[in-house]
Amino acid sequence: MTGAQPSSRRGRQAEAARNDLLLLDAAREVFFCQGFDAPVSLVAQQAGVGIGSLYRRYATKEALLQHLCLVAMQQAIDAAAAGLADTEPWQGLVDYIRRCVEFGSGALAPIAGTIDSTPEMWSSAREARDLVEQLVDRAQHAGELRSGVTALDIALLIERFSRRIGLPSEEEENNRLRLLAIAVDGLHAYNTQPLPGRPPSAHHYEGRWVRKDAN
Amino acid sequence: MTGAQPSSRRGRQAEAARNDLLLLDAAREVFFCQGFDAPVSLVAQQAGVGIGSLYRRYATKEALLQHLCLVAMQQAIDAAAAGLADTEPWQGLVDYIRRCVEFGSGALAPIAGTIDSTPEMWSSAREARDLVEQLVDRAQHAGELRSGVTALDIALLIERFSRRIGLPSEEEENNRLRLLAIAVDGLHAYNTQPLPGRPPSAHHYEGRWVRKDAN
DNA sequence: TTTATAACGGAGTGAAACGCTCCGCAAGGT
DNA sequence: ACCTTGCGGAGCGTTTCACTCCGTTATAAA
Repeated sequence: MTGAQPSSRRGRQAEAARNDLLLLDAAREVFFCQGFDAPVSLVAQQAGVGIGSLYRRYATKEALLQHLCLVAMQQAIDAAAAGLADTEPWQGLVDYIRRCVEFGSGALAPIAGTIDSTPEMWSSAREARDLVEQLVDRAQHAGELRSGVTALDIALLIERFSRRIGLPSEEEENNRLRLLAIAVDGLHAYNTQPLPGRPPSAHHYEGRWVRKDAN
Repeated sequence: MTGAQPSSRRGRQAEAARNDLLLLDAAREVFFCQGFDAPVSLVAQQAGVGIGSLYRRYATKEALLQHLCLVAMQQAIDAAAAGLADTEPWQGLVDYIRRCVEFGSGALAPIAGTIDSTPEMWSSAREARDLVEQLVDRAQHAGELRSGVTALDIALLIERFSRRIGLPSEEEENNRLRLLAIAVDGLHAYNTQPLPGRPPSAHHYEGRWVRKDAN
């Protein structure tokens, strides 16, 4: 082998690196739209890659899903950090929400309970949660976030709007963001009536991620 | 056979009638929570009924799903009629939305395209659409519904909030209705900023229901 | 040019899931 | 006692799917 060329490799190795990204994109699209029980072969097909190549990178379907979760959590962390970097508390929160919904960070909630959570997943989740709590507290103290809204409310909202309903299309995306805008307006502090029901329970929320095997 | 006893039959026939309801309830719960590709055997189990009995009533899984759609549409029609019966335009609309979300009338949107639509389904859909349009127009003219919101916006909102995310539980229901309340507040006319994007296209919305066979 | 290596694609395999049928049985009704 | 009717669920045939295995191909070293 020639000397290491860290970020731009050539030949077969370059193809491998490209395939890695193609695979991840394809997995996101397939699993987000079709549900986690879509066949692995569809992911390979969508990526324009043989199944063999997929399985060389991810030993099992579960490993692929775990990696997908991890990446989505990283994206959520980045979005939250970007939101905090904004000096406008409300704008920062709204941008965080919109970004998460756009790349579907909450779309893998239905996977919860069907795969093992790796330690990296738990620590990423904690990191994301802390950042979002800061985001929410800041908007709350600025008097711009409706009183009573918690970080978990935001998380659940993102989950609901991450769900793709049909095949991905420009129309579908338009409708999703339109409804999201409506819901976000309902989050602003100028809505003075108190929220109904109890705030979501953290215990219940996290509990979904412990594996439930059918047996 | 003895003389007809239309609504209260006895013996074996009574059991049959009871099973019919059990089956329908079970089908709703199973398919709404697990997706339409849940096994039929689960529905029978949930209903506490043998598979044989299920298949005596519904010749195929598709027939069961069609019937499920029809019943859900009827419920939506009833809810819309009830909303129109309310003399308060805004309250009537909100109650319609809440009722639909509560029984999950929009939860079978993902079935669209996987089963044939019967003529009864089309006519029920039209009837429901007309009623909802009245509901929306009335609230719009009363100056209580946010300007730009269409009947299709409402339909898509209901779809989004009909989706069950985990197993059905009191906590899950609490969270769903809490978020719905937020979104509904975003629909009120005191939100003066214009809605982003285009209004949803009726053509795209209905097009989802024509069968797409994979072959 | 030849040889070694590394990544490729996809046919094939074994197992499991699922839609649906069929039949033995029990509970009315007469 | 004797039909009739609806019941439950074991089992059948098919399909689907995760994963393996191997022949092929592109690159790098000799």
